[in-house]
Amino acid sequence: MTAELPKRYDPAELEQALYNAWEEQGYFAADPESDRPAYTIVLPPPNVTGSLHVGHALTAAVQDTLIRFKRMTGHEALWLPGTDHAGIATQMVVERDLARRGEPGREELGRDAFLEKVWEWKATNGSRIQEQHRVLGASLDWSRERFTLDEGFSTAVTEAFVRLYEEGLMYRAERLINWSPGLKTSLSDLEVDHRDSPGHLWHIAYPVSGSDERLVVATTRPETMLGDTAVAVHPDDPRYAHLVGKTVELPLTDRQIPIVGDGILVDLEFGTGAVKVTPAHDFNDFETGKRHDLPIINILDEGAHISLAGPYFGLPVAEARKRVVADLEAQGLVVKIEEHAHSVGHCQRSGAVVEPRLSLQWFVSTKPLAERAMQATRSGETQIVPKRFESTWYHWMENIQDWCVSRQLWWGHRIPAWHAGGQVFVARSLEVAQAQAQAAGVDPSELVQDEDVLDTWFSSGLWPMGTLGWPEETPSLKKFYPTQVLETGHDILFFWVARMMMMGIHFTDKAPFHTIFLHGMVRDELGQKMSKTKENVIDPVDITNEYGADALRLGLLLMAAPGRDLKMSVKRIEGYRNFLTKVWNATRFAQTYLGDCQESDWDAPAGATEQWIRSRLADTQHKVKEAFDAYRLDEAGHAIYHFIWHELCDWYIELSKRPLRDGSADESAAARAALADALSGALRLLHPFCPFVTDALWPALPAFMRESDSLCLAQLTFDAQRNLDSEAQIALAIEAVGLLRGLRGQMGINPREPLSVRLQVSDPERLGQLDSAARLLVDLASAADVVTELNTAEQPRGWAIATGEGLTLLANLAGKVDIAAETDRLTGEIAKNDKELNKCGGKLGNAKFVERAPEAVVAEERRRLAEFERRRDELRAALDRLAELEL
RNA sequence: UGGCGCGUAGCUCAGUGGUAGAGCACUACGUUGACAUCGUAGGGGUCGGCGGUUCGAAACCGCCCGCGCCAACCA
Repeated sequence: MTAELPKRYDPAELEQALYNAWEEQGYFAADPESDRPAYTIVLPPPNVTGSLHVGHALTAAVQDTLIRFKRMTGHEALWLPGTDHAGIATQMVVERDLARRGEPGREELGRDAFLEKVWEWKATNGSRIQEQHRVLGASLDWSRERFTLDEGFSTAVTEAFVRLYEEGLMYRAERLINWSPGLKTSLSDLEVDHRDSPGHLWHIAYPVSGSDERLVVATTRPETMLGDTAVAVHPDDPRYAHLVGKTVELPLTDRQIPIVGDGILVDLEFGTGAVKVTPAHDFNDFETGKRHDLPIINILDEGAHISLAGPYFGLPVAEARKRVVADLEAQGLVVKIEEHAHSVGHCQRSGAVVEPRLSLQWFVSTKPLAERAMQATRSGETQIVPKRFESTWYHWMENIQDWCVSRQLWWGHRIPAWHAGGQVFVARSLEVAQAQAQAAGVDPSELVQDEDVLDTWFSSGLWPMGTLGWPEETPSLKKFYPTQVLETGHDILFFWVARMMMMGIHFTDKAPFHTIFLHGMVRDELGQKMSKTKENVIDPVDITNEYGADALRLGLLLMAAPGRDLKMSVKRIEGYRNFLTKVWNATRFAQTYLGDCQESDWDAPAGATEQWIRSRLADTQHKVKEAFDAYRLDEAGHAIYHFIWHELCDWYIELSKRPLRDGSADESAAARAALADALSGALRLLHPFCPFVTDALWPALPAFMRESDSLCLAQLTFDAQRNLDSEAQIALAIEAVGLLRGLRGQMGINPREPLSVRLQVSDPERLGQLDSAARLLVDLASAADVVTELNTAEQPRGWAIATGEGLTLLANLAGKVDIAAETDRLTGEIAKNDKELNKCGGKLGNAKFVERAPEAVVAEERRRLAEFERRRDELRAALDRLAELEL
């Protein structure tokens, strides 16, 4: 027993110190030599530039709760932390930082000096989010913390690249890719956000060569006409059949371009049925160009300015568009301008409009990888929770395109390819590349390493295996891979989860996790996405300062149904802080009695209430176990919340007060033992959700009940049995208390005023169960004396009546009854009862119901009917007596 | 355009075939023994609409309405 708890629950007071102690004691270090089954989760590595937002907080809360639960149930639990170098994001942050401080920019510094700046930036700013995870109580094994650019992990990245290359799954090709003119780098399809935006459909007349005819094309991007190399019409279109094979004069240029028939590109219904073809600046046109062997004319530079010599040279796209349209109008070639909403790709990071651009990039052949990822989910090697995400999973995997992995950035894993003499040498090191060059007859001294770096998601795709030691067959990799659960927001299912699945299976022949567990997006109180510009960002750090990390965790966990978005409610967090105050105070109450607690107390015979609270705990434990197995942490948390507040605090603690204070030696001993058991069970169950407050309260339990110094390492078990007899008995007692309290409330009788009570049941077998009820009525509802009897007894006059399930309660209100008010009350009760009775009678009056419904359902309905009839009769009789009283 | 999700008390949401629930908010009452960050009691719902399946539907099916998300190559 430690010192008395402070009167007030103050999370700030205890959280920081507890975390430091946990970390110092090494509670969270996972041992690869352990005999216990492994349970591994890798924390989705936050960006090194990141600071904790409420989405991270949810991620951390969910994963920590899973990990702590497993740690307490006999597993070697490993939760592995780390950070992601986040190529584009970090490079942007550092560039902005340099600009703000007036230092030389990236270009001026050059590659090596700039990278040095980034590393410096990381050294000073890169550990904030780790500290914030500590604040949340995350039981991460910090001794294993990794960074995607650290040496070991980089080895894994290189290894993966080289192997893919050797297997023919990594190749270099000139293709049309998504290009961010803002960042001047390629992007993967996923990094492009398509936004619907209002635009126009310009109808432009192209004069047919050697004729007066004009072919009108419709386009949303008139400026790209400068790069047109054909006009396509549908081969079956009678309007244009005679034109196929002819040419048009491309306005504003001196070029003539062919009219081709193309049934794939052209939709007869849309626009004019004639499409200008710009292979260099549109994915569909590019494919069309290949089909018809059209030249490709690139009209844009890497910053999306017109690169074509002539009057438009150097203009940004938007400006060029205006000028081109104006010039076409001047020539009378603009036939029509329609409003037209369409979807425009934007760079996820810079916001710039993405331009398709022809360039030489590295690609991963994803189809074979995706095939195996799908096999894993089909076979059940990996399950997706919630299941409904499977359909989007398969849809995406089935339609996957090759993945452009090279980026024209500096911060990242440089591509392990060296160029010389027009040849490429892909190798694990420069030395090996030199040897390859030598063998190929190329002078090794001329080798120049590829300038590009890899997509950040390429490296994070290796995260579970790479952090555990791959490609080395380390003890950790053997013990902790594959991992059990990959938990993250559903927004990065494809960015990250899909890539880990593809790479993990490809390189290890094992799916990297057994369960993909997806949570939703955290929104603001109005359900809007949080964003800095909207100024609706709720900072989890503010919330932990105000209410404590435990309340934040509990709130997030209970608000989050799997896969569903959740609205952040500070009000609810406050409610959970209040709950934790309740837990705190309940423990303070217990502490005053548990000081005298001894192991021999467990020898005292337990009464019905003691058996009841243990049974309710057992039931709660089973519910929690079941909910965890189904990844319903919200349900598990609600069950615990309900048990602690509405069973332990509302009832058992109230019930235990008399025996604890005034009971016989046996009674008080039994009450202490049950209180200790209930509290111990409650704290253990709650610990995965709220580790701080529970561990702070842990010492309030008798030392012999604590198998470890900290709850972090304590055991959670689920083998306790329920005791249904005691549950039935106490349920009856609770109902009786409710009836008496209800009577007092409805009749305006002071809760403390002693009343004589008669408690009646219709079933003789239940008469024996009324002892607890009698005691509870005295202890909790100020009954002066209680008579228990069968309700066949003559009913006294001047007593108020209340009916419950198989139960009738009479309270002596002689002289205190307002007859008119009581008449109203009884009439109301009768009406309410009649409503149910009629519903019930209606069902039983339906021959088909009696005939076809399961026997048990019919029997239950019959029992209810009898019960409602009994109540009706008793209430009516009471009303009659009242009328007599009035006379 | 397609796919998915949602629509249940004033608010936020649980509830997958058998008596409509929780938290918050609201109303009334209650502070000398764990707790006012509290307690006791209470009011409040044609479960979006229509149709179907069923003895029985908030739940299952179909259609419709409204909202949201994701994927999209109609220039």
